[in-house]
Amino acid sequence: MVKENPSLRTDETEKGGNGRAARGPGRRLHGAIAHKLGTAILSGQYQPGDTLSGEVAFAEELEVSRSAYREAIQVLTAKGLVESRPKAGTRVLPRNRWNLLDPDVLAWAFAGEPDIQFVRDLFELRAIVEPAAARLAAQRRDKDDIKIMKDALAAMRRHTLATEAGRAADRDFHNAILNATRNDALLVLTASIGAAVNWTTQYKQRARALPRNPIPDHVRVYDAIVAGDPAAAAEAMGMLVDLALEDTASAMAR
Amino acid sequence: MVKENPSLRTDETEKGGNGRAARGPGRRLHGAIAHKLGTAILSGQYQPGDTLSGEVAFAEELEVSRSAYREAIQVLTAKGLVESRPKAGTRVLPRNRWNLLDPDVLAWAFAGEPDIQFVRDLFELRAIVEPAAARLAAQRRDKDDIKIMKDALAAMRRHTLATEAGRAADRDFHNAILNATRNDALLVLTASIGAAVNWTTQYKQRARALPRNPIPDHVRVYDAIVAGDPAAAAEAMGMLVDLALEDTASAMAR
DNA sequence: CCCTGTAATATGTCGGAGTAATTGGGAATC
DNA sequence: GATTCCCAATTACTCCGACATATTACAGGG
Repeated sequence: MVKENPSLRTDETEKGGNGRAARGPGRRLHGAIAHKLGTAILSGQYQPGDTLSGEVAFAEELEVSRSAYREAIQVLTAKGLVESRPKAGTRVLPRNRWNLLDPDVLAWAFAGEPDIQFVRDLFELRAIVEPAAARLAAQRRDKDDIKIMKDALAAMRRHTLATEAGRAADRDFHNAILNATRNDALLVLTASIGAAVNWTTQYKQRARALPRNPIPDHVRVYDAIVAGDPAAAAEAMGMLVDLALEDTASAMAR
Repeated sequence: MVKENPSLRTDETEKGGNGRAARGPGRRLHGAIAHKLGTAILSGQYQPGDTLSGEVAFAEELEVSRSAYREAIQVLTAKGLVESRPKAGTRVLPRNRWNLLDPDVLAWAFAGEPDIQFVRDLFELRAIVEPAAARLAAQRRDKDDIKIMKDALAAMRRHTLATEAGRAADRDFHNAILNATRNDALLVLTASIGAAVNWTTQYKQRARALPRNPIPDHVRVYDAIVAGDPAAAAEAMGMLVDLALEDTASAMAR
């Protein structure tokens, strides 16, 4: 007899459904479980130190097999969210053990209402790293980098940040800067943070607050990098991040 | 009949053995497999785009069950190293998909001979982040932070960096600074990088190059933070990182 | 009161069977 | 001859039930 389960199985895919994050066709079952538990932990539904129900019990509760449940737990373990020990059960680790910069963890953190303090921390980190990245880019960029940035800037002018194409162009622009730094660590870090920070743009739009035209700020950064002026590039990028922070801060305050 | 397998099973624990990273008693089997495959990927033994052997074949080759092998693969997938798709097999992802800042990935990267370029990237990132962290710490530290830093500094004076106690004191000092920033993102990031960078101290010692007394640099940072002088703290920390970079660079060049 | 040994329990590991999905090639069509 | 569409083989995904192992907790003795 095959179990018909209600929550996150393939059968009830709800393709167009608004049903939150059930499970798309491409996503694996253990991925869906990991997402479910990850968001539950990040949202504080499970607190550090809490011990989850036993494998068998929890797997039955979710109506999945123990294997699928275990693989999901391995994912969470890999990201430092939980720790499993024989006899002791699976416990949620203290927050300082979490890999907060992991792309998935960031996505889970922003799945619900993100913690204001955490958003502030991320912006602070961004305000530290991105200007430095712009400084390096001004020193190391070549013709190809400049061309990509130029194209992205043109695309940003054509579309607005309210459209997906516009946001893609914005991402391309920043990614081009990161590539120009020739620093993989910087690239990975800022790509994660940038993606997370861009989740907040939806809040900005929800608040119908798109007060500022971002083009001039980006042009200043672009000009400085083209000119090979590290100090000016860092300062221009610093302004850009600061302004973005102000926008989202005022938007989230509502 | 129970299989007697040669590579990473519990039976041949070699407790005192020098046998590299076989498998301690506490480590799980799938953790050992993940470590094995992770280091193999990070060392370039498997190149991006390569597709691993099928589950059954590879699991047999490693002489472990498919469950253990799959859980290990889930860990690698969670860290962005590989991607599994039906029919297509499990492929190594391009390097820009790897979570290079994940603590485990960093550990795997430094398990063998670390890539010089990557070490340079990490130091560059550290040179960006740590001075900024010191600046924030100088603004936000309280009495408790200062006390912890003071104790760590005293411990550093008693021991040298050649001893484990000395390195622990060094870690405590830097962690105290990070805690004083009140920024979790900064804390997680720099803790990972700092740990990885400290792996390089073993290279320094292998090269018998401990040319510099680290105490004065640390004292300068400490004094600036105690005085609440952000600019001085950032500058002193910048010097500290630069000097550390020079040391390891000269050590690794040999 | 502390220490030690033993038993209970939950996680870890195993192997096999069945399902689902993607891909690549072959056939049919334009 | 090139293109499109469909089918089938291959592979990962999921499930299941059993056994092994490690850790905790309790009980007994010192």
